[in-house]
Amino acid sequence: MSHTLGIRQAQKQKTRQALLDAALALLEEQSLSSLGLREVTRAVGVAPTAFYRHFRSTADLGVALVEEALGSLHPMIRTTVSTTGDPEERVARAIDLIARHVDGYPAHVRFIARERHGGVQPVREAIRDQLARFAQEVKTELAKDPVARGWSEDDLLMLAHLYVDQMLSTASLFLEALEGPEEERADRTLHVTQLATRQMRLIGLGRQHWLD
Amino acid sequence: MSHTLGIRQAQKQKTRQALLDAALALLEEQSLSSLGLREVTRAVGVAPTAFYRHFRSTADLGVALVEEALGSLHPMIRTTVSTTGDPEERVARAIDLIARHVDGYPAHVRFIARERHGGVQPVREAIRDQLARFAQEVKTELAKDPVARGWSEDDLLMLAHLYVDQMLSTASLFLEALEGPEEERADRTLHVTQLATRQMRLIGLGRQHWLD
DNA sequence: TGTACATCAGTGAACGCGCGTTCACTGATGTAC
DNA sequence: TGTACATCAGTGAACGCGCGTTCACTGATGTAC
Repeated sequence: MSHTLGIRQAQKQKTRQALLDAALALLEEQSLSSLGLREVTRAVGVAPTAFYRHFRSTADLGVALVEEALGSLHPMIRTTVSTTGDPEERVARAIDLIARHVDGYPAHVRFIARERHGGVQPVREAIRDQLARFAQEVKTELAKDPVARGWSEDDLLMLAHLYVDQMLSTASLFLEALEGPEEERADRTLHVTQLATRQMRLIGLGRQHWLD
Repeated sequence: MSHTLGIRQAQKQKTRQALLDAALALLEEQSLSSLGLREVTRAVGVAPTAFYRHFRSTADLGVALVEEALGSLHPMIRTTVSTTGDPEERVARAIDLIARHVDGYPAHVRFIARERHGGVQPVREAIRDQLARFAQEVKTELAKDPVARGWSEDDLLMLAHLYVDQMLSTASLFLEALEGPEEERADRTLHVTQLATRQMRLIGLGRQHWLD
């Protein structure tokens, strides 16, 4: 089924991935709008001109990073907002998933948080589109829950957006908790977990009483 | 009481303000981490070296912009989360205030949204500190409400942070609604108002049932 | 009020440097027969 | 399997340009007497 790529294609993919990886690493300490093409190629060890074989500009590379950071996350959404288990358990599961994801892909999370409102329009749009897809998927999951009986489509989407924003905000807090001295890292992470848990719980309460 | 500044001081202040204004305008289409000192001075019409008479770097200017954008907003907080009126009226008042603020100071709002997670550490910290102050002030207002009886300090602060994040998120949506073609601008603004109103209402419901 | 000196916001030349982009190229890989 | 030609990812030199920062300066404003 999966036919092997030619040597040439495989090597090209490898260089492309190296450029993406290097860019992501460089973006930990700056914004995309100040990322230089030569910085990236220097980090990879190729000539500046090689960049153009893969991307038209750093903005173009940014859009590819958005796909890399968020594209593979859609399947995870179902698990996060899944219907199984009691409410308290579901909140805990969602926040644990977020914490693990931030731990596993901190640079991707930082990139999304940073560029969501960043200075590069095509990248902002790509992120907005992906988040809108997430909201739609969350909405679909929410609609399955018995609690959603009697809810309008608009209200479901409204709540879905609230959840998506809350997840991103929580991810960003976990990221901050990872930075700084290692000693109190566990404390900071626990603190974020507790804060996020209670916020999710409160939103859940609002949800339960929406139609009162 | 307010003694008049000398001519020299007054002129210096004027140039400083011109630099801040020019920077803010330039930041509509890029991030602070890519803003050049020469860009700013060129826009103002002074020599590049004049910049150093006012700021040590563009990061330093960014911190000053945070103060300008958020420093004067603290008194407004009380009105936004004020206790007077029924819940529905309070939600409407808060959202109207946000909409008016975004309309009056779009560039400031964009700057804060963009640099909150941006690539310049001192600016991120300045914004984080200001938002933490907002949260404390909101908490103080929330504590005055009868609904807050029996709430722990932690829970009050948790809700305060949720409100602050929600306000910022709403401001950012209003900003997006202002961009693009004028024709459907009113539609987009109305849509944001409705979305934000229902999200605030849902959070308010969660708040009412927190101690159930 | 007038004078002599101090202060300091803004100037302008100069510097070395890294940037994005162009271009013709090379040589390994792919393809047709 | 071998040969002849096409493709194309990556090269390296070259370009003009704007950058941040330094320095000694100027001249209006401020101050002391």
